[in-house]
Amino acid sequence: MRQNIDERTGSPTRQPSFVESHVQNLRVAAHVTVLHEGDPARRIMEVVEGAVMLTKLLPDGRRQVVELLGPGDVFGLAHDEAYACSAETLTPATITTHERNALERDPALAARLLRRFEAQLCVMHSHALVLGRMSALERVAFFLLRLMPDGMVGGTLRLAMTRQEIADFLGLTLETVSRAFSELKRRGLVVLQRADEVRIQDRSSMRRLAGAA
Amino acid sequence: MRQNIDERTGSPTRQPSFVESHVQNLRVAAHVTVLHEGDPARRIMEVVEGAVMLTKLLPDGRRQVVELLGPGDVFGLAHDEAYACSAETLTPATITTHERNALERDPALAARLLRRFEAQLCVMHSHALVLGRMSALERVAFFLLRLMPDGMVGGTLRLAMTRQEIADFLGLTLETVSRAFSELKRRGLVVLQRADEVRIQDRSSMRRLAGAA
DNA sequence: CGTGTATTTGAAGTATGTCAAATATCGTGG
DNA sequence: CCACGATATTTGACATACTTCAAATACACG
Repeated sequence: MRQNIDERTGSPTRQPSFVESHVQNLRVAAHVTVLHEGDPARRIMEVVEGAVMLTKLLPDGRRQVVELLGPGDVFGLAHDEAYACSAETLTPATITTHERNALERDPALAARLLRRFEAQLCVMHSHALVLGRMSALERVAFFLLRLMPDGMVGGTLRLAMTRQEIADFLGLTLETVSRAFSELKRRGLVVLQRADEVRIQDRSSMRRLAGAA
Repeated sequence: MRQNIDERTGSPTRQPSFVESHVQNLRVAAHVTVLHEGDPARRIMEVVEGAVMLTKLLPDGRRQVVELLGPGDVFGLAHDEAYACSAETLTPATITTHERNALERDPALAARLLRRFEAQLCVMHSHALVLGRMSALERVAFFLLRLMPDGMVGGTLRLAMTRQEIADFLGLTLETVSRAFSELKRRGLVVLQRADEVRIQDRSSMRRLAGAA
């Protein structure tokens, strides 16, 4: 069952030792909404471990997963004092949170966030290219390569996302994502042990499809 | 005619006084490519005046305009030591450039960039929602509202972009963009004196279309 | 082992893309 | 200042990739 989390207390997870500090660590289960688009932006957060997705909604309920985050990535960004996105864990996760004004007081934190923002901005630029100009098959190929760094060649990737979540990330429907997986299987580019266990079989063809990744 | 610019000398524009400094100001004409995706990322840049677009290309030539920049915005970001995007002026522009290592030496610069990166990251999140989940008509409405801040109500907006550039920004074709403009005219939401002069007639309907902007 | 959820697959509809032609606009030189 | 050629925009007709709706299968959990 999906659940929310109270930002101040961190319930229902175990609490770290120094509750009233401006640094706070959270241990969160999978499928927990850590913060909500539109809420007053009190804190800025870093993923220490696990995976988090940022989502935005349109008034009629259409959803976009705007960013996928892993260890080191930063979220809880504000536009007009309010969180610009909701954040939900995909896996159990450890998260560090800081008061927003800690940015002025802590130069090491500021420097780290600066580097990370640059990296995340570059990823968003790539994602704009994916969303604006790639076909469904290309998008799914790009998505799988992005989740499967060059290091883990031959390994099997465990997807922590449903077809619906992948679709919302890639700007498609869940049916189109499913068909794209089937097409990649048919062409021999990937093998699926189960719906959420992918192995990339032909990396160079995947690369070509994804237009360099 | 579109032209390139040599990053080091700033030709063919007038040169500022302190050429070998790590800060350098450039005056650039419209339609000049200030830097190229893939080139070694030596400098980081701020728009002082004018408008700049960042673009990415796929191997087969498909293009995405990933970001539109105005005064204060930062570009020249690096992924693996190389520029992640090309940057081209839309209007005559003034640009300040810094050596990349100035980030460590100049805390004021770092603090400014941090704030700006946060803002630009939020804009990219919105843009992902636009590209992933909005219809053509909604995208164009969103685009026009974004260019027409609430302040200048009733004013006429001079578009500095062709239909092709708008299409590449919104993930559409130029024909679809043109049809969307025509549809907005037909519905009485906008008035076009000329193809590149837009006045928003019915702001609330535009807002509704764009799903709050 | 059964029940509910996620995924796959099929058939049909639609928004947007593609190709093509007409019209409008801009810049240039006579 | 006007006329011309070049470029940008609009509009139309048709094609198609993706969506929508629906049903069958696979999978996970109690």
